[in-house]
Amino acid sequence: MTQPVRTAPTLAEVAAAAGVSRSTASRALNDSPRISEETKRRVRAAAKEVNFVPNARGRALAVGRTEIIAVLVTEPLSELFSDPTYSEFLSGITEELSESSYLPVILQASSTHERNRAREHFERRSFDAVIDVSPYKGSELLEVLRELGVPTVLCGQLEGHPYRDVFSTVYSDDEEGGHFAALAMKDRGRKDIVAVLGPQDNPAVVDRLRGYRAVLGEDLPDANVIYTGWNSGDGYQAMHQILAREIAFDGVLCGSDRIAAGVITALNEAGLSVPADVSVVGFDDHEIAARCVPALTTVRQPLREEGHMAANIALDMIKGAEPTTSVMHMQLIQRDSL
Amino acid sequence: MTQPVRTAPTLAEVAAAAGVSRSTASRALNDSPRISEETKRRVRAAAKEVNFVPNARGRALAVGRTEIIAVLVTEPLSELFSDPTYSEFLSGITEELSESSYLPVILQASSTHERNRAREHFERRSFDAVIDVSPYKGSELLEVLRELGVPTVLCGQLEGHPYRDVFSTVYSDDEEGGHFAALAMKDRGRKDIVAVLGPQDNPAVVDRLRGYRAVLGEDLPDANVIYTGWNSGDGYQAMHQILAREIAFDGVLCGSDRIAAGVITALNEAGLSVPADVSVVGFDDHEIAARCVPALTTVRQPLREEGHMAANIALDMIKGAEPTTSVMHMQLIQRDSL
DNA sequence: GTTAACGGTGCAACCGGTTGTACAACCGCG
DNA sequence: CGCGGTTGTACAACCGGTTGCACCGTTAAC
Repeated sequence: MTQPVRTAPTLAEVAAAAGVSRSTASRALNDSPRISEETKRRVRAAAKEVNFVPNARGRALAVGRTEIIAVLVTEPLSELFSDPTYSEFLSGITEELSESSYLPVILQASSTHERNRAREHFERRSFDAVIDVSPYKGSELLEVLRELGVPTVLCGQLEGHPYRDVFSTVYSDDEEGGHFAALAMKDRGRKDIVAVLGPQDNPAVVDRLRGYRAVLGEDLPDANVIYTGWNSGDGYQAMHQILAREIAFDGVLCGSDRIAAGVITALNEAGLSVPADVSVVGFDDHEIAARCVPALTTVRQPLREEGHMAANIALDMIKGAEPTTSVMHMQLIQRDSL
Repeated sequence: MTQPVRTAPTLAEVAAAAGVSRSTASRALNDSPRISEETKRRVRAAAKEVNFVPNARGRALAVGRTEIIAVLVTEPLSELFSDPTYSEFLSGITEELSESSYLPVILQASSTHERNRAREHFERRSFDAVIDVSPYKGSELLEVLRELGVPTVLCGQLEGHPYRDVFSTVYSDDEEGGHFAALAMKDRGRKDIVAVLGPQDNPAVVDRLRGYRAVLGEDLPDANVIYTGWNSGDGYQAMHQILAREIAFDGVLCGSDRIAAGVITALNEAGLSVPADVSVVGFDDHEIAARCVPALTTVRQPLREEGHMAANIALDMIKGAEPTTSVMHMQLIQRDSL
């Protein structure tokens, strides 16, 4: 025989054990000022006695909150987590929520089927708030969320979207990051710069390039800008292409630290020394940056903090706060590759 | 002004609009046989009219289910998802649950703090079932789940644990996998085998080795068994150690496809040809296996199917099914490295 | 023509909490 | 002694659904 399932004690049992009414028991456990210390003690003792834990379902219905926050992601799981950028951001969210009683739920929305499921859950009011990790313009889900009035936080700058006064936004200032990287090159006296960036249609890439350009102008000619993927293999390959062109350059701005790692490998193979012959600056400040040889100078994006911020804004909005926009600041991490 | 938040329509409104009672409306929408077709039509029309979607909180309380299943993981998120083994298994779970109305929630339990949070959620009955992705003996959380009587599925063989008649178990038959790999070597006429496995304390590793041994006996001497990590770098390094010993061998059994990839690289660098000089067999059948040169013969572990199975068992247990144990079968994938 | 059977519907209770409000007991004060 | 004010508690309604059971009007059987 399997062990008989003890049915969980309810508030009524606690109240009976303490010799008070349900309402008094509830107030005592929630530390209401209207209850005397003596009664609170009795009720708490009774609760401990029968091992009472308030049932999530009953509570959710009564207070009108599920205490669950959905984290909406567009990428398939595997991509999402193989990209350390996301995984750190998500950790930030989880970390912050674990300080509260809220539970984060990862909600995928890459296929139509998944989006429909997500929509259903929104309509059922399964979540108190939504954090959209990679919002894009024209997303039908955002439209649904707006109509339903679900507190929503967008992570990433969505230029000129129609939700500015309904949703909150959190993003890192990529243009500023570009500034920092480019200024570092300039200060070092580098004049012929190459940029190996991520995908051309990525908004962060566009903003970073704008930052580079604002500082470097013609020291970073159009022809020297290469768009590729985010991985070291992409950086390696891109660098080989550059080298094959036999143009003169003394600095490489990279779209990610992994790209930079590939770039450095390619440069070394070509007999060029970093930083003596060529300066390299990465982006993100992931683990890999410090482990590169030479250790990589890079731009740190406060991803974990961004996650904290997104979570906190969501919690505030649940409490009724107005939507806000907050910009996280980049920081140059000086190491040896410059 | 932000758009006023429409408060969601309730069942009462639908009932009023259709001119029936709440109970009739509820039954009509749940397609109860006790309601006439005509009434069902009217109620459905009314529901569509006011855009009614049953509220998750109310429903949860009434039916005694949250329709949420927790996926308990011990590893930190980043590790979890960088390991393709896990991410495919998780996809299997998600995929299967998305066919139902259940929502999977990833619940981390690596730190003490996280375990306490998890425990709290269990006690509040936030979840209808739990799928433990990497159960270990003596886990206090398993003890809590047993006491609470929460339907639980363990993924992985937990030898002689005390929960056999309370929890369900799903696992792949690693010993059988070892058999298959070893038999392939034997059939090919290989007699001096080396094994490069994962960590020595990993139960899967132990079982696979037992499978190898049962077939190969002294053709796989103790001295030829190397325990290492799961990555290609580990395989590469281990193979170098073997080569340095200058022992004779004509086959390498690998604990993962990534290990195998590293092994092949090392062999090639040493001037040995695969499969002409040395046969190599991997494990897992990940993407990388087919892309190896030569394409890797490997043992396929049905991870996605295992996820499906775990999810289905969880759903069955919620409906009251008895705990079961189910074993997934391995399969040899013949390619060119043997 | 009475009655049993049955299909269809509504009343009311219930799930397990929270909370507005009424009320009782007690205090000090005039 | 009667009054208003405070303090502590209980009653009952509520959150938004589901469900046991009673009841109604038919129809069919005797």
